[in-house]
Amino acid sequence: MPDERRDALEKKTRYEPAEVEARIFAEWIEGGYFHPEAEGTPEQNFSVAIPPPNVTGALHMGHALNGSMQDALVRMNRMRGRNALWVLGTDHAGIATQAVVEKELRAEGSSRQELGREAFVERIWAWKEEYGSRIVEQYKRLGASCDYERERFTLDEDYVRAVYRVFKRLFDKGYIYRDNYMVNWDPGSHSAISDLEVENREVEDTLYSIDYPVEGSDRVLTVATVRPETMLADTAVAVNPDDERYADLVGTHCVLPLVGRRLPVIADEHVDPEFGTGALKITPGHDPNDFEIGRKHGLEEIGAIGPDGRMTEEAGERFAGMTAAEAQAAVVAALREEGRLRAEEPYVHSVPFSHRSGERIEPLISLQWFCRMDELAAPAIEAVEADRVRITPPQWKRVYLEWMREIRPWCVSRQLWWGHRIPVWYCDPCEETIVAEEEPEGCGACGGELRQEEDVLDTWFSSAIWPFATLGWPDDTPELRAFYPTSFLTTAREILFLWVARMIMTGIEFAGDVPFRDVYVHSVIQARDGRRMSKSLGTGIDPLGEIDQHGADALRFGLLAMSSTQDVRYSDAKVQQGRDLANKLWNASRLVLLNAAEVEPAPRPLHAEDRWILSRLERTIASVGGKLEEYDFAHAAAGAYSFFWSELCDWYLEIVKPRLYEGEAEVSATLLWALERVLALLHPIMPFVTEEIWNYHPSRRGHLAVHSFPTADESLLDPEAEAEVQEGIELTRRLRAWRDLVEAPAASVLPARAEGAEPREFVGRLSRFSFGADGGDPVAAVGAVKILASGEIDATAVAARLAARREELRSEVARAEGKLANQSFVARAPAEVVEEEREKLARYSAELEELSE
RNA sequence: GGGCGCGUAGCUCAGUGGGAGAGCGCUCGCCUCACACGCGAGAGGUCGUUGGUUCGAACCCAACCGCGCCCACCA
Repeated sequence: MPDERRDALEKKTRYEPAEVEARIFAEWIEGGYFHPEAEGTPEQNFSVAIPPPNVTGALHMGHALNGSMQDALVRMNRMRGRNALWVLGTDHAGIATQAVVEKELRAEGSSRQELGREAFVERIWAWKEEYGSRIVEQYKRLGASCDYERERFTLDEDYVRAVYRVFKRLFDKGYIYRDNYMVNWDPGSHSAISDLEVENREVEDTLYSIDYPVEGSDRVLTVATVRPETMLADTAVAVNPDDERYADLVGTHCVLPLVGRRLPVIADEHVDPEFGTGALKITPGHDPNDFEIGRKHGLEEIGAIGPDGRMTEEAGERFAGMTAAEAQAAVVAALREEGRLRAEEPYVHSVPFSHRSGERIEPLISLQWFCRMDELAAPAIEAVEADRVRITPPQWKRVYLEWMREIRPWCVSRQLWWGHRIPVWYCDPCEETIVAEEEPEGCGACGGELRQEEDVLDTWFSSAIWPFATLGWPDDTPELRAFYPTSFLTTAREILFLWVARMIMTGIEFAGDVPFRDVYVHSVIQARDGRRMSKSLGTGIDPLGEIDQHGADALRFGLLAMSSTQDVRYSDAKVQQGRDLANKLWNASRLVLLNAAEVEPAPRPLHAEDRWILSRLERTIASVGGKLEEYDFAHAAAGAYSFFWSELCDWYLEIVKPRLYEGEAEVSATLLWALERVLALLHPIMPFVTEEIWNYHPSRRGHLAVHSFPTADESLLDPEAEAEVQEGIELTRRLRAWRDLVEAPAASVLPARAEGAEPREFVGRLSRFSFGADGGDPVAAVGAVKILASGEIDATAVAARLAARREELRSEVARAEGKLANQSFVARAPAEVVEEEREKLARYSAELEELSE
């Protein structure tokens, strides 16, 4: 090592991530390691399509966790010599992005309406050019080894072509159709949204009971509703067909209060006779249930509430123009005045809200584009049933299958301007509808001028084709041939249906195969107090802040270590553990690199402890690699940590220090070799610090990012050495505990004598006992070691210590005796378990006897 | 209303049939020539409750009590 580098290494006693991360990342990019050639087959290669973050997004903890997992696997596979591609890109995120730019416009006193569609869309593009790469830069901070040269965007020209191809094909197959149907209207985004974008929340409303007089009778039907304003659109009253109370009324009519409309009384099973009075007002225009009933019975559909959330002309002159809330108050007041209001009571129920805008959903009927899903779902169900797509953890397989089997048509049109404008053209004169991948010249039927559909597609329509559209589909590209199907996908469970299921469906339908072999549904990292991490709650923790403070490696390690199959609270302690580990790696490496002789790194064991550490290392390599392969990141991280810290640093380095300082060739070679393997093993989890240390390693020929990932060498496993050294470690521990308990001065070396075989050399050194002492009276025994009297130790403390140990032993002996006295245990437990118990009893009894002298 | 999951040391979490673990925090002792983001030694737990199965249960079964999530058109 050149002197100036040696000096730098010597001086730097603390690893400073901020000083190295940007430089290392630039080197990786410079090396082109993240940009594989499109060669080989998907089976030979390893590829991942990143869940595309919103262009408006900033890296949050979910991205950081997801990214850490993907990067760990991508890096491991790259190091294994596979062509590893991690496709990166962003999603145009229709509603979210449009909302951001509309907000800007509002601040300027303008609006998208004022700008007009074309200028507005241009404005969003300008916004995207300026801010859209933010999150990509943030992924770099994390160390994500994505292919930044193949970055994609869901509104790229080629991507749009893929989306249009898919739409056209689905239309030609008859899956896509246009219909007047009940949709979830989001007054916030002024658009329909799909069922999956609706979240139900418990809300306390008032349940109003209203009397509807029966025509030509003095009877009334009392109906209950939380939304009295919708009565203005009532077109029937329904009762259960088996409800004897009302059997005679079925077929007659009620008169709708305030409006005067005649409402037929109909019978339908959907009505629960137990609820309220058993009579249900039917509003096909504003309630999904009533809509179904209405279609079944051929009822009139009245729209009393418009898309703007205000009452329409249909609501009657008295209420038209009011907001729904105003209308509710007015209707209640009018009913009260007319004496129709029977009761008002508080009522808690679940109410749909828009996941996007947070506003209460207004169910209403409108003309939308839908996609029928059952035909697409069938092979996607089969693929998961047959494990051609494996879902981990396995309980999510069932959740997926159950949802898929109940799948309903998907409302794919959105009343937005930002997105894929639906590739449908209308000819007004001849009422022709043309679906095409490219804008037609004119109407084929009459030659008239065409008008393109105003609506855009649901953002998820384009994300559904992400894994193959990013690789160049519909063209037959080298990327598609080399990397599709992708290897795996990590995802949050909340988008299992919204996204994952749809990718499987479109992948099979259009790309001819499932989009990925494995889906790993990761846990959710909650805020420190157990609430959801959310921007609106202010509970989010910024991963970039954590990186600034502790380094990317620390955050990555921490996130992987805290992840598990169940949801967990964010743990600062785990991130600090990662930071401490990075620092420990740095310092242990300094010890080895600065003191090792100039030798070729290789396993060159001379003693049992060398064979011990080599064996432990190989076991760790096998276990950590295996855990990563099965997506058990938490145990991979913990396993690597404990091997490195406890076994390698706390024991082996301490044991071999004298040999290392002497410049012994064998231990130098062994240490350098072990260090190389440890660095490579940890690189997928902590890429920066390991790469930085690698700069100083004599084996270095290129970057660690493309160094080979270690494979366990079974010839180095040595159970005997493991057992022997383990025994020495135990003895050292007991001796240290003994001296602590008798409060022997820390620096003192105490005299002792070993009975029988001399303990391994390190035992005395690390516990500060000298076994060479002759003469002197034994004052205590620790295993086969007799501790001799000396001025350093206090006799009463020794006596107390002995008494305490005897107490421990008595309880152990009693436990073992009790167990062995149990006839059933001896008779029915497996022989080796019983034998083990006998051995323990013998061991403890012997020690107790020794101490009782 | 259905489904899934969780209740283990002060905190955050591992452990899923044979003597309770980790990290952090806490106590005591150490600036020991890699690291005080460190080293050594400790204290701390009737494994939510109650029954059951078993020679043996934190672990399997049942019920109950708490908590969380997903799905669902009872007004």
